[in-house]
Amino acid sequence: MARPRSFDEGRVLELARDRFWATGYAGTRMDDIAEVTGLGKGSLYGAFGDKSALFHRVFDEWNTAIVEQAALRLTGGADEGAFARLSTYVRFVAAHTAADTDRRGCLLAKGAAELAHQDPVVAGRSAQTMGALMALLQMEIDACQRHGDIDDGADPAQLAALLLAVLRGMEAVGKAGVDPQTLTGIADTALAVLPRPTSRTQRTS
Amino acid sequence: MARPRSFDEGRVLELARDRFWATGYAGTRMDDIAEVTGLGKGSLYGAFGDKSALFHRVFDEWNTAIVEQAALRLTGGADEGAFARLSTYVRFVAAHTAADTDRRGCLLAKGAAELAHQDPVVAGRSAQTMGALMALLQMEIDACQRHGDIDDGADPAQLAALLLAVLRGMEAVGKAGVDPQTLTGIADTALAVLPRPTSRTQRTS
DNA sequence: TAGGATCTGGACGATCGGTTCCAGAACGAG
DNA sequence: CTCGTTCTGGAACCGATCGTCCAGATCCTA
Repeated sequence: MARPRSFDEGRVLELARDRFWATGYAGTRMDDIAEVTGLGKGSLYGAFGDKSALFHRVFDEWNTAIVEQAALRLTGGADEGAFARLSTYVRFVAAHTAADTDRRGCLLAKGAAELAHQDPVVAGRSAQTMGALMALLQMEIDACQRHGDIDDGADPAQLAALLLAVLRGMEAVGKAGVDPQTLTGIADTALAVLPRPTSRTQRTS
Repeated sequence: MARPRSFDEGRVLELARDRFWATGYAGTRMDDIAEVTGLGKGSLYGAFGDKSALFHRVFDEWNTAIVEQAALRLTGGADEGAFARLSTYVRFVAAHTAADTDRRGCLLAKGAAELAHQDPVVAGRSAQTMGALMALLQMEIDACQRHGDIDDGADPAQLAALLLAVLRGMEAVGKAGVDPQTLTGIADTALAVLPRPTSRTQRTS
């Protein structure tokens, strides 16, 4: 029973995200966001609160999206497809990173790098995301082991942690200017060095 | 023939580095640096130029130190010790990252994350550092292969890129809040999955 | 259609932060 | 000792930036 919002909140968050993504938290002005979204400051502050709250909102959505993306690509299939799903996911992240030609990198890494030291909310959220990603990777590695695509003797948690480090590492070296070909090579090499079962212990499932 | 500097330039750079390291480029004020170093603004600007120049100087020294550190620990020994040197180095980086309890992370990653997208100097310098690190790792892997500690069939460049990604990835997940134990586990796992030569092809050197 | 409630957009105030500037201090050369 | 030069510390300048405020606009309800 009053005047309704004239803008789409989700769309505004996307535009704000792109801005934070490109220039970081401290490097982005609220005026920039107002300009980019076409909103006045009144609407902006009325809808989202201050700069910090807006960033937290954007950062939270980004984290959710990353985990959802991983969950969508990794879980829910039969054990037979586990290794293929894992490979596809790792290569997908590599390709995605390699395609980031202007080196904005990932807002998760960028936000954590800039703020984790000072902002407990950002620190906690990024830790939560890392945990979720590691759990997803571990589930998939478990499935690979059940199907005999990865050596039973290996610790799934350790391999998951290693893969997560590789994924985030590709992001880091990509931002630092390593060429795209090397990035996809890293993904392939990581998959290639995963311990395969020796033939005598391999399960036929 | 005039009044000499009353401060040690190297020491001032260290203090400035610590400040940039803790709060990033945009998040650090020149007033902070003046306070931390005890210098007046006049001395600061007179000696180092503006904020950007000061950061570039600090960033450059950091990059040099990282590569020197790696070179010191990796090169210059006999092939027999290559694998041990490599292991020690990887574990050293892990331990170093794990010990960073307040999650400042690495200034290389932090600077690149914040500025590589906008500052060509930072982008170029970090790319150069990545290249140098990769070359060092590759040399060491070559040595391992010559001595029969790593499978001849593997591409040294690919393995070096993978290891670099793991090293930088540990840095990233460490900053995001992964616990120290996991970090050292990642290092050990990475070393464990490196392809060892099969017994029939192993060289006795 | 009238009225109240919310939204809008931009002007405004207050503060912050990078840089300049300068008066005095400190020092080497002659 | 004197002079010229460079260094020092901090006051001051000025543009940038966060967040507020408000007059007018818009819409829902009755």
